[in-house]
Amino acid sequence: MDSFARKLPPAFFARDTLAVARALIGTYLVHRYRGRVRIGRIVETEAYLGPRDRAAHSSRGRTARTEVMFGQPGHAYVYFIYGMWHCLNVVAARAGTPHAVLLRALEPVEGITARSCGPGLLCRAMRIDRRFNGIDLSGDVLWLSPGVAPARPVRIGRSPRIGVEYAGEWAQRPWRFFDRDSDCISRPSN
DNA sequence: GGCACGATTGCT
DNA sequence: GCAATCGTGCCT
Repeated sequence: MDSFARKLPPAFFARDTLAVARALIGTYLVHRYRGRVRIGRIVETEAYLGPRDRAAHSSRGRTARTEVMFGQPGHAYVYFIYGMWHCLNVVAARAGTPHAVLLRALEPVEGITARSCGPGLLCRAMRIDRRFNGIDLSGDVLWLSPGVAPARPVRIGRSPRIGVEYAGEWAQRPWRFFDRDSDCISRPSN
């Protein structure tokens, strides 16, 4: 646990969103709640670059739901989908630019007892729901950590994003990033 | 107030 | 291939 107490600094998120999505691969998501600690290693992400990117929720403008994406980088955007799943995003870039990075898969490290590969399963395994929407991800409940130095360099793969065919030309952008050596990514295409 | 649909998942 | 299940955005 001590290895995961360090947090990614605000500057990590306040830069180009594709760089953030790529750099998040190999970092750790930590949730501490009532003495319980759940930790997962991030192995799959997707960048959403609204409002221009038609696959991004923020492409429809500033609404109650998308409000946090227009705010501070490093905060959580959590939404509810298909009547049963939550998805966790990290707000990136700068305030006023509604970009976010969807966390799609985690390798279990500590305290995770359910499958965590896939954005919905990730939230269920980490016990994340809309109560976390808008929180600062460098706080003391849910945070991102650089963890320990990797034994070997992370090999990054890229592909188009999953499930956004409706977004036309934007669906083809290779804005999905994953750890090529992980067997825990949510779908093949690597 | 009504309605179509979704950054998913698991079962057929 | 498709059902489950409901918040959101958009229309009336």
